[in-house]
Amino acid sequence: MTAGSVSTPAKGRQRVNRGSEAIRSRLVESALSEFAARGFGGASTRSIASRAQAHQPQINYHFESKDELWRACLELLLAELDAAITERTQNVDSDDQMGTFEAIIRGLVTFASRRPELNRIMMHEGTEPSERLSWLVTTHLQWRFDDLRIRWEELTATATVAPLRGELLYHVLLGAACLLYANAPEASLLGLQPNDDSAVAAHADSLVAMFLGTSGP
Amino acid sequence: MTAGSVSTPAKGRQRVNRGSEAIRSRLVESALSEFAARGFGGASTRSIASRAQAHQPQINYHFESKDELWRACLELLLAELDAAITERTQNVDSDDQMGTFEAIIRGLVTFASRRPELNRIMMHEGTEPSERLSWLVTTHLQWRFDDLRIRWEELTATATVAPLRGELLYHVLLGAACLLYANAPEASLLGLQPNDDSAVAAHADSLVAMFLGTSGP
DNA sequence: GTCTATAATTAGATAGAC
DNA sequence: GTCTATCTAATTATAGAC
Repeated sequence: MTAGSVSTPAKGRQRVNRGSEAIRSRLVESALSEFAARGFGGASTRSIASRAQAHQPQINYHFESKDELWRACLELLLAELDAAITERTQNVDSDDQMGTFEAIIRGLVTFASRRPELNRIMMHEGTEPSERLSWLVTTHLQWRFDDLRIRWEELTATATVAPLRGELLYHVLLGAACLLYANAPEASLLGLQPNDDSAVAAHADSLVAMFLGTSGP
Repeated sequence: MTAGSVSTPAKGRQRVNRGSEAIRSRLVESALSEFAARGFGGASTRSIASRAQAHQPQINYHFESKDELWRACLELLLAELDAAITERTQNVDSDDQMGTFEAIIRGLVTFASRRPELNRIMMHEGTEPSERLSWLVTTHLQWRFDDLRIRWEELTATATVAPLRGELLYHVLLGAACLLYANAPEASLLGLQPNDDSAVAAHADSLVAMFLGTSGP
């Protein structure tokens, strides 16, 4: 445990106290790892709590339910994804649509490699309708899908890129960029080292070439 | 245990009797659907049996365990995949490496679209090491991975195709070809109709163009 | 806020009548 | 082969002492 987290009561006015945030953060980090590995139904709150060095009822104290804990995981991961993308696009002239799209592709690959949990969870959840999936799509995914599609269609109209419909771009790109890392345990058994730095860079280069047609330098 | 081992002995010589095969087949079909939707840990044998109009203990009678039922599902699905690919490659001159690879891509997309369960199960299982995953990789996946990689590297040496390392081909192609269908429930919520015939054909055309560089006819 | 105990439900697997 | 009943273990959530 971190300093001062144990038994002092909350005295914050608008904020929960620091101890609360520390345990909440540990629980979220542990939970996203378990949800990513086993899916929502396969993950157990006991195992999540144990990995966070906490007791199982603390999950229901700090979060309303297993469902709410899952939502907290996704909001953290999506915020990290946005940060990773923005970090790359902000260095590109926003009028440069091609350069911006290239930055997005490179950001996606890099993020998928070092934080595979987001894509793992999305692949688990996408296989069956559920309240969780509806919440995820309407709250967080739909606008990202629309944004990427519009960027792609604008690019298609003004430059020579891969011949791919706007509706297909999202899943084709995400699948090509993320499956290797989402299924890294499988890739390892196949003899690969998917997170090797030079392999990640080569992967991103290939996708930039295949989607944006920049095969030569 | 194998067939006929439990109480009443099988009277078939080389084959189990017909009734057995009918219920086994219903259980496998039901199980692969549940494993695909919820993952191994999320699927329940009661629900699988109920969908097959059977009782839960019949799973342990006809299969050794939930694990063995899962293996039976994967052997069925992989046999169907092989049939779908062979159906397309057998009409191509086997010396035509480019044409053969194109047939493989089209076969993968078509199969992923009409039988998404195989890719769903593989995406679920690939996120965490397990005995199931090790069995799947060593028994069924490794040789497919090697075969595809060798075909790709031969193609790379003799023709102009996408600039993509052999180690990356498998996951990049499968991700680009299968994620849309594996995550069809998510795609539907995003407003897509991934299994629309013309969309599947356009998807396959795009992948052929992006990987094999056949953008013009 | 933490932690023990436990409630209420569900899991996979088995025993034994038929 | 089928089906009821049941065993053992694991699940999420809650109650209440501290």
